[in-house]
This record gives sequence, structure tokens and C-alpha cells, in this order.
Amino acid sequence: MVVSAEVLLHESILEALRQCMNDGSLPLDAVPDDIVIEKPKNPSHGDWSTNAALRIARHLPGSTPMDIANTVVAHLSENTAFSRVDVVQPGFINARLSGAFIDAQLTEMYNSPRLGLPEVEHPQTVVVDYSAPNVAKEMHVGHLRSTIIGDALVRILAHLGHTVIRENHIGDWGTPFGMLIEHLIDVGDAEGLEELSVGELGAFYREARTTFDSEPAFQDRSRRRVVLLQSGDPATLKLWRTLVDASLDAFETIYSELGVLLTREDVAGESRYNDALGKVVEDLKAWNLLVESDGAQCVFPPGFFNRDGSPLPLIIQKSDGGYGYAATDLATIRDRVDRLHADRMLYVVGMPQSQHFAMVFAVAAMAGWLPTGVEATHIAFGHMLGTDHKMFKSRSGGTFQLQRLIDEAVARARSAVIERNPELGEEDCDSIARMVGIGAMKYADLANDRTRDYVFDLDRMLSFEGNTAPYLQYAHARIRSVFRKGNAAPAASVTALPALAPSERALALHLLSLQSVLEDVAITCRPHTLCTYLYELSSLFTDFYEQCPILKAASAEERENRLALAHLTGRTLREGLGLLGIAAPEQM
RNA sequence: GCCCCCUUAGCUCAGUGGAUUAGAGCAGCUGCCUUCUAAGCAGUUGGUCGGAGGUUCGAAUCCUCCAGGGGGUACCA
Repeated sequence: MVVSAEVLLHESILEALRQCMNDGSLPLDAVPDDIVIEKPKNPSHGDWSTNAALRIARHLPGSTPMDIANTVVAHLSENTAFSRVDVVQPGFINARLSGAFIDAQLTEMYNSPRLGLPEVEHPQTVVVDYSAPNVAKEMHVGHLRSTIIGDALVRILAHLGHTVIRENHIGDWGTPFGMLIEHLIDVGDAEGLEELSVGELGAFYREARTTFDSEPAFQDRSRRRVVLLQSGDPATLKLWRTLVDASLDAFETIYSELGVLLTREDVAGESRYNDALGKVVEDLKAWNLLVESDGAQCVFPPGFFNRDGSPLPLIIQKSDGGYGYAATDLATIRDRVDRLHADRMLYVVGMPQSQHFAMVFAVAAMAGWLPTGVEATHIAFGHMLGTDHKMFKSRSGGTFQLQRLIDEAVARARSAVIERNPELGEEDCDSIARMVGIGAMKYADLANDRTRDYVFDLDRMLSFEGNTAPYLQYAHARIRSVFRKGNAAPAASVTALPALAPSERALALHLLSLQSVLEDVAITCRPHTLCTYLYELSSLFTDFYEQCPILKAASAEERENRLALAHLTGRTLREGLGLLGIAAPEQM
């Protein structure tokens, strides 16, 4: 298994510290846990650097960081991984990797079908709750972000060896369904389904809403229909099922077009937890957590306040006897812990719901439904904005249909591809345009820190310059092109010995940091760090490509090795993009 | 009122305690195509990191206060 230079240096430093403690050269009580190993920006500061001595100096008043650093370095065990270890002002320890170490690491990565990535030692069962559109409503941009981010996290966690369970918590239950079912009856099955199937979900919903708001008789029917639905009336359930199925068809069309992993198997809608809601109330009551307030059954988790400064309730059961989504979310947590044995639950839902989740998790913990060791995290994301920095809207001011957005991105990608490579056949052009257009949309979303709002700008995301999917895809295609042009096969091996040119070395070192980047994304759930990694990889490859002729290298050995480096870069790009849910075309 | 998030170059964004110059890309300016894809490269212009204090040997980064923007704050999800 590959041990990264970062981990190796960290362990070596810790080991040296223990030695220092044993022989009394550093009178420490404990090894500090805030030692940082980092990659210096300035290459003259080595490949890896640590501030260990500066951190320790805080615990040892009277001693200087320089002295501590020298003491630590003197206690470092012999190590072939580092060709030199320096202590510099004001007390940093800088290490430079040896050619032999880079060679061994690179070889391992090159020969591994997994690019040297180890499977996690302790696989977790991770439930990822994402996408979650509403039945009989259009998917909107909020669902788009959730879908794209969630899907990337699913792929990354699964690739690292975790057991990942996708759950699409669709909105398929609740009072609006009385109205929707009555509307379906009014327009007739055939027409209603027609309308739903062509993706006009929004129109269907709006018509129902309009009728509901203007016709008291329709309101009455709708209310009665809700009661029928909840009591399990077979005819009503059949109509409900019709609506759900039609919507699922529409969602699946979008998912498959986007290249998202979600299928019907992953649907775990609100309706599924319906029967568990009564037990949620019952058990909360048994724990004496439930308080009746203004007629509603509530739990008051500590630390939450409303406008008046009085405690804020999580409403489990409304005063009319109906359940709110808090009840469903609690039932869902129980199901995921008890039935799925989740170690970790990720909720990829927009930022505005952060308080809701904080309260739900707090109540779940109070009720013992979230045992210690089981993590529930709200993976929040910001709004998608238009180029005017306002909430993303179509030109006419309505919500944007996702399908239109996709179509436009693909169409524009197509004309860009055709313009630059007119020799492509019709079929190639179509498939490349899809990969580029959809990849661009996904990448633009993923490349920004998810917690911030981001500006959706088709021009920018489809640009072949800068931190965009087309740029990365192009870097990959260019590598493939080198092999086609040179009629070359990937070399059997790669080496870093006797020495690499500076741009080769920089490329190699960056390739080797793939593992730590992915591990970081798995912990923080911030896929944009993988995007940054891939973008830097492409930039470093471009440097290499400019400075080191591959096919026209000076010797056969050099040519082979550069082909190997190019091949490894190409594989890493394809794998990295794949983990983001983005395809890498062979040519563009 | 209270709570949460945001504010880095003209624009879009990285950078959550470090190393005499805060990084990219776009836009602007100057060069570079008989040479593995110029969809590129090299150079250059541009920032008192919203403001003020504080902690520290060291702050875009941590703490406090202030300003501006967004969101949440009991039966919608």
C-alpha cells in the first residue's frame, strides 16, 4: 500500500518527538496534535514542510523554535524517502523527497488499476440523501445542485471503499396531493398523464393550484381527497400512484441525461415513512420529550429561539393532527440507523434548511435515535444565481426548466466543438457535445465551494480556458491524441530515476497527492478541492507538455517515460472527472 | 430583536494560523503558430483580503465590535 510522503513525514516527526520525550531532550507532556504538514508554495522550501517546532515552542516557554526544530531533526530516524531535511528560520522543518521515493510511489500508482488508492481500513455505511424533487412539480435549480453535489459525493465515497446507500427522498406525500389528484380527475387520466410525461410538471401543478385558489368546491373536494388518501382508499391510492409514476419517469429522464446514478431503486419518498410517524410521536411521548403547545405536539430542543426569544419548537404533529416534515425526517433517521445500519448520514440540502436539520438532529439525539458514533451532517449549499446576482430565473421571470438548461448547454457545446474540430462526424460530435455540455454544467457547480452562492454563467462554464470542464476534458483528449499521433502504446513502466526534469518532477509529485485530496473530500464533503486538484494537474501537465517533448524526446528511454507520465496523467484526469460524474472524451 | 452564512484584483473564484513578492482564470497590454491540438505558452498591468480593535514571534485565516448583502426565526418543504 502506498504511504504518502505527507503521512510518512508526519509519522517520522511524531516518532522523533517521542524519542525526544523519552531521552528528555524535549520536556513535553504529550505530543501536540496540531502539527501541520503542508506543501510549501515556494519550491525552494522543499516538497513538504512542517511547523511542528513552532507549535511545540508554545508548550515550552524559554526555548526557541529553531532549537526545537534542530533537536527534532537530530532524532529523525534514517529515512530513504527524504533526500534532505533542513531547519530554517523561524523554525520550519523542510523535507525534500528523494528520487528513489518518488520512483517507488510513481511505480506503485502506475501499476495499480486504482491509481494506488487504498480501500479504507474501516468502511462505513454512508447514506447520502440527495436530489429530492417533488412529485408533480418541476425539478428546479436547487434540485440540480443537490443532485450534482450528492452524486459526486456518492461516487467518491464508494470509490474509497465505503458502502454507500443513495436515497432520493422525494416529496410524494402531504396535503397538496388532494388537490393534485382532484385535478388529475378533472383533466382525465389520459390528458393528465400526457401533460406530466412531456415534462410539463410545473404547468400541471400550477393549474391545480389556480383552481384550488379560485374554486371553493374544488377546495372541499381536495380536502376530502387528502383524508381518503391518508386512510388508504384504494381508488385514491391508485390515482396517487399514477401521479408518482409519471413524475418518476420525468425524473429518470433527467437523471439519465445528466449521467446521475439515481434510479427508481433509490427512491425513498416521504410516503414510505408514513406508517412510522405514529410511532415517532408515541416514543417521544414515552420519553417525556413531547410538549403540547398551541395544540401542536412539539419538542423543544435547547438552544433554539424564535422572534420573541422564547424557545422554538420542532413541530412533530400539527394541531390539525397532520404530521410535519420534522416527523418524517425523524422517522427517516430511525430507519437509516436501525434498518440500514448507517454510520454516517449526509443530507445534501440547501443552506436555508440548516436550522431545521440542526433541530432534527438535536431531537434525534435527545431521543437516542442518533447513537454516539453515528454521524448526521447537513451538507448545505448556497443558491444558484443568475449573472445579475439575483436568484436564478429564466428570462421571462419564471423558474427555469432544467431540461431547457441542459438542452442549451449541450447545443452550445456542440457548436463550440464543431467550430473547433469540423472534421468530427455527426455521431461523435453529438456524443462529445453531450459530455462537454453536461460536464460543464456539473463542473461549474462542483468547482465552487458548495457553501457559497454561485453564479451560473453558461458562457463562462463552457469556456475552454480556465477552471472549467472543457479545459480538463481537453487536457485529457490532448493526451489521448499524443498516443494516437505517435501510434504509441502506454509504456510498461514509469520511473523517476536517475532524475526528472523540473516540470516532470512537479507533475509527478502532484499526481502522487491524489489520495490525500480524495480522503479530504470524503471527510469534508467539499468536492471543489478535487476540482482544484484536477485543474492544477492540467496546468502542470501543460507545463510539462510545453517543456518536455514526448514523441520527439531525445532518447527512446526518455520517450517511453514521458509517455508513461502522460498516460498516468490521462488516467488520473479521467478517474478524477469520473468521480465528479463527468465524462472524459477520447477526442474533442 | 436573536441565530446562521457571505464580503479577497474590473469580473468569476482558490486560499481557515505561517516563511521577505496574498494565488488562478477571464478581461486589458506586450510577445510567441513551417515544430506532439495556439482550445496553448511566456511576460505585464491590477488587491491597505468590507472596516476597526485584539490574541500571536506571525492574521485573509482565530477572538470582539461595526458596516453592507443573503437566509432562518411554530404548525410549507
